[in-house]
Amino acid sequence: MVTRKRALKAPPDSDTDSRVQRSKHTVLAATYELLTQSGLAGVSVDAVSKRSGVAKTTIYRHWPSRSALLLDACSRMGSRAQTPDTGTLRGDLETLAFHVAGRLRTAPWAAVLPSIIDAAERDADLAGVQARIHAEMRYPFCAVVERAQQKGQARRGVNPAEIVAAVLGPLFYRRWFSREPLDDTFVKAVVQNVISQL
Amino acid sequence: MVTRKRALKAPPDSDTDSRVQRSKHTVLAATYELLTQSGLAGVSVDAVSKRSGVAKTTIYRHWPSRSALLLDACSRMGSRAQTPDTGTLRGDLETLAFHVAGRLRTAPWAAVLPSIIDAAERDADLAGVQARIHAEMRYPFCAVVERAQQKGQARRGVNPAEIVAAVLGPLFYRRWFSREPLDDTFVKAVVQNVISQL
Amino acid sequence: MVTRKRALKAPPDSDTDSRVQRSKHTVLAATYELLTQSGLAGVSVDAVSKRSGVAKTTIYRHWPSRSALLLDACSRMGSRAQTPDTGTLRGDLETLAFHVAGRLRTAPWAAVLPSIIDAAERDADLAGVQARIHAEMRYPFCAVVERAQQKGQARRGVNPAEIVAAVLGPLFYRRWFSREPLDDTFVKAVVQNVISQL
Amino acid sequence: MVTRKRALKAPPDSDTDSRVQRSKHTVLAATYELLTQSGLAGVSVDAVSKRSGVAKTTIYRHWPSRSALLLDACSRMGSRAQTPDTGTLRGDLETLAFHVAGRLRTAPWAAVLPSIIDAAERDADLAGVQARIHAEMRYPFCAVVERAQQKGQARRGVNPAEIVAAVLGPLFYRRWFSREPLDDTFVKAVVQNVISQL
DNA sequence: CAGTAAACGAGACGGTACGTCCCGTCTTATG
DNA sequence: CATAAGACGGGACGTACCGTCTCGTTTACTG
Repeated sequence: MVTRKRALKAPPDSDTDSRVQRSKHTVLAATYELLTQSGLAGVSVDAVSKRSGVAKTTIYRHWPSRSALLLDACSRMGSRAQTPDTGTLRGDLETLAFHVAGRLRTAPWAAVLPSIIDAAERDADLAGVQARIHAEMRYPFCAVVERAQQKGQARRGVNPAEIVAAVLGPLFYRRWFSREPLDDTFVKAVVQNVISQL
Repeated sequence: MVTRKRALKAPPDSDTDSRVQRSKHTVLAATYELLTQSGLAGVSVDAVSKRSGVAKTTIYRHWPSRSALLLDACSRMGSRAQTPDTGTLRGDLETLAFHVAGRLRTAPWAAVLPSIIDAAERDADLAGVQARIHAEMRYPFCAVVERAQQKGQARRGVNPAEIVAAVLGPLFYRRWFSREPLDDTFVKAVVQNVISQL
Repeated sequence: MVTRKRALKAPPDSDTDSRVQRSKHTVLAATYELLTQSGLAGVSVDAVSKRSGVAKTTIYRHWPSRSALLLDACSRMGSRAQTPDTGTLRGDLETLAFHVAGRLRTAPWAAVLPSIIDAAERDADLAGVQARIHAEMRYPFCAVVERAQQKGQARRGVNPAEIVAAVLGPLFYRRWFSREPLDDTFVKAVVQNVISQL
Repeated sequence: MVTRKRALKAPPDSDTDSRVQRSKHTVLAATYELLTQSGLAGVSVDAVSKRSGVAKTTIYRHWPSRSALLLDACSRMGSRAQTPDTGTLRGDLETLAFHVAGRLRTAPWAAVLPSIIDAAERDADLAGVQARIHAEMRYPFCAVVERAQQKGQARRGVNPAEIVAAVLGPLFYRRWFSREPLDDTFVKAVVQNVISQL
């Protein structure tokens, strides 16, 4: 009856334990796999356990809930593109746009982002994740635009955010809404269109 | 006693039966409600039954599975905007863009479409539904652009589909990706930008 | 909305209508069949309807509920044995006992009575039916015993009801509890045993 | 990670698991309760689950079907009376007969046995259960009769099974068929009658 | 280098939903 | 207006997962 509380004295989580590290890594890998194959909905602790071979108990020992695991795995989906410097704004934007288009054409990202966006409508935590992913993706675009503005290659009055919208918007639209192929011609046309306003 | 087989004028499946119509309508309404509140994942047959007051049996009498019900309910989410005629292409596009922005600002649509887009990545049927919704939404945009091209108010060489992408893309991006407010200023700027290329 | 109450003017039930008579008869026959094949539990209005070809609506028109139909059908299961007069009490009892044993060996009765007895434990109406069936069955036994007592062929002090118990009890026991064959030797032994006490 | 197959002392099927034992016991108790209150027909897995507080899933984990659960619960209804030894056959028989009469007067047994007997007419498994219950009940009767025969207190020629029929038959008849009270006088009279033939 | 604390695997449990079957009632339409 | 056809609400069935929790075993750090 005496429900002795875990007398875990000092180390809050023993990250040094090799077993722990192995478990965590295996689980996250399996989660990521599932995520890219079946979207958020396909990630259940059961499924992760089965695929990874790690017992459900162990998973719950390291993440307090399914959401937490999801969060952790999603965090590994950010963009982290380098800010390019080709000399011209058009060149920089095209480089970035091609990069994004490339990711949109391959599985993991394009299949999972809608899941996350959907969930973000109803779940605050995932909305946070989505915001982070979006911020990472947007950052280099803003950077090149602002640099161009400072160098006088673009008008000052334009809000960089709108530029980003004008580039990413049509790309996303093409991938997820109209579902037409995201070919290079289209990407170039989008960039060209944006440049023409600056 | 003699069980004569129906050889009557009335169709064998009784879509005319008022009870059937009532049931179907009630169920679809409840499904739609749930859909807009909790997304695709929140629609379970049990929940629909509870909310609508229609017995689960009856639901399965009219739809063979949860998916079928979902399909049917999603099908009722199309746009059906009228093609406007303000005299200028800018006026027409603004009218349409405001219309879309309006829907994006209110619950049902904006909350559910990501669900559908996500599912469409993995489910052929829902991909079809999504295609239909998209086509309905896109149609008036293409119509006004083509009319303007015929009247010489816009260059002929431009593919209307790209115009649509340039209008809808940023709107969607703003609503679902950057999650910034979709104010009128933004909408007007988007349209202005598009016009400037024609 | 105006739920006009049935304006059934005069004849409480139109037994003269040939359709009604035909329906009632067909339904009761089918009910009896089901009863003897599957016991009380096997008699559902659905099943009766299917087997008889008479629509459920019609059945409910003539019997207010499943129980009522059951009651009616069970009523047709009474014994109605004639009171024999062989000259000796032993002869009379043997005649009656053989008669009962005969019924116990054939399907309808033996298969259904346990159903009724079971239901009688929990349902007052069926308890009534069971009482009637039992009374009909017991009556000739009591009659021959009392006649013998009046003629001085049997002691006066014995309660006829106990005689009946001593005859019917072992027969029923044999059929339903020990499930050994109810052969003539056994029946005779039972009667012989009873006689020896008088 | 390495899923080494159990090669341990502990039995693979965990009947020793305290949770399993608890669940099984709770479920069987609830089943028994329902059985005695509403008969076989009143025992639904849903009802058992509700009353016991054990999840339906868990019930199906331990019994493959409703029937199996029923079987198991019925099996716990046997008699297991001790074989008495009062010195005289009459004393022994009276002891046993009073014991049976006592059970017949109280709820569980008397309410359920007809259910079982009825089902036994159509279901082989339940017929087996019924046979076992009957055998247990009959055994001590046969034992005392045979002992008396060996000690010369009763004629050798009589088949003990017929003695049992002559005792149990009237008792059962009285309880279930004539539904008259099973008072001590009646029980004594039945035994007296049987004794007089030996 | 042994002992102990923890990490772990296995799986029992409560729960929700699924899709099916059948029943008793009620509605509609046909003759 | 008796009837046939069948829609409807309801309840139970048996299954599939899921997230939580309780075991007993094994493994790695520490005294």
